[in-house]
Amino acid sequence: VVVVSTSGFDGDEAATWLRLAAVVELLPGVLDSRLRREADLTHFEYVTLAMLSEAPERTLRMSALAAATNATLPRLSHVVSRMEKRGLVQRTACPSDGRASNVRLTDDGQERLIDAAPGHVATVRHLVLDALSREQLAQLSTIADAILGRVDPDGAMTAFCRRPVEAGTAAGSARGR
Amino acid sequence: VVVVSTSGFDGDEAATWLRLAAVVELLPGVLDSRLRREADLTHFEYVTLAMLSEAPERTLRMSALAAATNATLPRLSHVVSRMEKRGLVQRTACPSDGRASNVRLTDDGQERLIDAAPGHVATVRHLVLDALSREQLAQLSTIADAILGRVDPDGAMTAFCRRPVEAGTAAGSARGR
DNA sequence: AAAGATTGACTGTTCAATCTTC
DNA sequence: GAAGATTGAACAGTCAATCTTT
Repeated sequence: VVVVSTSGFDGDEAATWLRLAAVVELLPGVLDSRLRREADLTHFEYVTLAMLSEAPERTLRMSALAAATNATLPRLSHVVSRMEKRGLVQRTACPSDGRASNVRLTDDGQERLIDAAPGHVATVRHLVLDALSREQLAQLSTIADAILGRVDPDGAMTAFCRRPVEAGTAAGSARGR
Repeated sequence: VVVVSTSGFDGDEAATWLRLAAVVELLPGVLDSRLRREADLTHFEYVTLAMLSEAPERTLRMSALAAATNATLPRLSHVVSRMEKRGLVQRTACPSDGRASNVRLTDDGQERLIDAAPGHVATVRHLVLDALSREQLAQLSTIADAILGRVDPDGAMTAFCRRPVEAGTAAGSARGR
């Protein structure tokens, strides 16, 4: 009698989980190493810059940026400190709330992002999007949303990418089985 | 004109990628923290022990174990060193090849795995499997396999969890678009 | 006292260099 | 010289503790 990784799962479940686990294990590494080579940027740093570039005034509060990037505040704070030293972003005090910090994308940061974007988009396209049919893309979208509903039930971090409300009720509508 | 994270993707692609990226970002953290709390084990350590427990003699070569866990050799080597200090595994010289190392799961390691397994299985079930219908599980399996075909085209690391060959040709059969 | 954020210490990963055996 | 593996330094992430403003 062996208690193995795949015990407690029936055959199909085990195979599916093993594959998803492999994707989750390998994808970040590939994304990171390509971006580091081509733009000296972590994938997380790239996403951070990208979120700032979309914001009004290229500026966001730390907590808003953390939510947009699915990160904890301590993690983001460290990353912002490093990027600030490199001149890619800049911290500024929030005028309306003395406790809060704003982060602004600098011109250098914007340039760096613009340089990195085409290669990164191509990578994502090549690794994920082009591998799937249109139908599979739709399936994946629904599936990923369902998993996010479990991993982050309150939408604390994933508000930005979760499925919009389908009918009637306001934000935070009923979810899940 | 803004070059953003979601530029270069059309609407559906962007939403799908954002969600998949969020899953990939958040899932490992949740898995890790639950396992650490309940069994003082990393998710990667758990998988390592689990793979050893399934092997004959509970023993595997470093390179085989690296392939089974989707890890690089340096990473695995560090992890094995730590677990060896804790008495969960043991290194032994490979009799047939002087360059190779074997790793064996100790009785203590087996016990630890048996203690950890039910909780971990429940976590995976709760976060992923139970969130999806039978049909979605099948879809996810196919989708994850397709992505692995791009992320690790040679199957260097994912031989264990890739879809078995469907027809005729030997291992390394045609794959891709 | 709670919200917003930062810091420091610790753990874990990565990368290049190294060592040994084939 | 290539395969198998290990090592050490640099880097990124996590957690608990802290500080300030509300």
